[in-house]
Amino acid sequence: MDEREARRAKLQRLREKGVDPYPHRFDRSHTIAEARRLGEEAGDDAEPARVRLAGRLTAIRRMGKASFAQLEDQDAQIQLYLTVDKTEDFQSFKELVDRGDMVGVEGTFFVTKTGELTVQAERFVLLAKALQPLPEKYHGLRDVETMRRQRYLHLIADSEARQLFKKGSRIVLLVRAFLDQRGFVEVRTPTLQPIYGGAAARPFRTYHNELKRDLYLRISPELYLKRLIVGGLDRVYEIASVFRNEGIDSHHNPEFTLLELYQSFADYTDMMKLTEEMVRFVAQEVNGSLTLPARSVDGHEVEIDLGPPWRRLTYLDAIKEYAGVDVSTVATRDEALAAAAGAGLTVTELQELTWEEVLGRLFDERVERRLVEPTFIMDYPAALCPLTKRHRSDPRLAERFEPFVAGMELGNAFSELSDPEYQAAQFALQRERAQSGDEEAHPTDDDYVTALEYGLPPTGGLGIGLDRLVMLLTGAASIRDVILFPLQRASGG
RNA sequence: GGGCCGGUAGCUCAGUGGCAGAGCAGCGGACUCUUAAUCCGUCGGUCGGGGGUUCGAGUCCCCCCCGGCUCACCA
Repeated sequence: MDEREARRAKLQRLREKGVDPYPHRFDRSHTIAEARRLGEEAGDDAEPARVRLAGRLTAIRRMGKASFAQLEDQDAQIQLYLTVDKTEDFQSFKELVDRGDMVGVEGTFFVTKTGELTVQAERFVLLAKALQPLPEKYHGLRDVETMRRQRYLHLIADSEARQLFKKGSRIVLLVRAFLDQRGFVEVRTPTLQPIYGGAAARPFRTYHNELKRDLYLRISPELYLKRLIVGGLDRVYEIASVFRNEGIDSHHNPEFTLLELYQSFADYTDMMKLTEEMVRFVAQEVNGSLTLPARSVDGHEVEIDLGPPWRRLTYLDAIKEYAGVDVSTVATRDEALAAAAGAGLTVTELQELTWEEVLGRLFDERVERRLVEPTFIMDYPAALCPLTKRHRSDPRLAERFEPFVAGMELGNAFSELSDPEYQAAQFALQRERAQSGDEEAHPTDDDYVTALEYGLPPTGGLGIGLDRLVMLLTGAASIRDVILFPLQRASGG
């Protein structure tokens, strides 16, 4: 008999007996973790404590007139003992309850002769009859595709997965606590935007029927948050779901969670300090440690120290150090191409790129993955940074930095461009790039320029990819391991 | 998009041209201290989909779908 049919038949028999297999509530007295503490403290001598527990049955070991079972809730599990002479309606348990069912039990503690804390169940109640069989009890669920498509099944079958996602939640909570301590105000800005902006990315497009207009899912909350700084909110942040219409790989999901914060009267050096301190605080609280195991580019196990200060390295010095190309002397596209060839890149593929793009390729190919120790790469070519102030001592550069840890880009920050006329000129340049086919050029936002005309104070801005921060602090190898429901293709077959 | 690897029972996996298998789960039976319970018996298949080669295809060939890794693209 097919297992699903067997479970449906049991469900039918339960209903015929007048049992509600999907009741409305259950009063539990303790979580299983609390109950374990209670039972362990009580010892043998005390009056046995009575508990009412609820969870899922993850294993049942049936004997003729007695059964052991494992009851598991979010954080812990405990053994149950049911017997024909002490458990009410033992026969129903024996015949109609399956592994995977949600149940509530009431009983008292005892310790088995092998020393395991166990609840002698006097009563049990079905809380939800499971009609689907569970993954194999010993090997669990191994199929990565099923884990992601049916995350509920992954969470049922793997308590470590539950703990990992709880840890991700706690990391976000700690980020909020850190920013709250420093006077940042959490705000919500539009997800549906008439003009998208704040990053170089292609958007998802949608349509509002009543307004008869196109809207975009945001690629960033940046321009709205800076409007709030103009409005006099000194320190604001948003933990935003953002959407970028681009490829999927181990570090990119089309929908991800971006922390953006803006601090009045600050610049990018303040943002570096804030980044260091925020990561230090969160790591210490969530891991109890500032060190992380990681793998260097040549495959060695290394230990990363997240403690401040992080290394500070300019973009050009990074290329000099890791790619062996002194680009401070490279002023033209041809010289950049020659430098790239010298570093071993294939020049034919680079023919159509600008010199900034050639540098970018050099950086991506030769530098990024080697940035294992926490490092701020700072002072990017100005042409890549249309929302950033020029560098105070070198107009070819912009005051922008990106933090890298374990070869992974964690975010993006800058001294925010506040000159409205210069910003308008930057938008004009972006329009030219869009007309020449750059699908990631920033669209012009005239109202944003108007906001700047009212006066944006000196402002430091920081964006942190929270999914990547969670990856870093949990050791996850793929962003799809820290996003509960990552985007998947329609299942084939 | 390219390369490599994978998709076989509910789950975990064997099966490299000749009868589609094992363990777990399920079902029936025995069993009141088990914990990957044990013992006896038993059911269970669109071998990812389609086409081809062959007397014969899970296995070989072609196309397609899904996933993983990787390279490219992309912040």
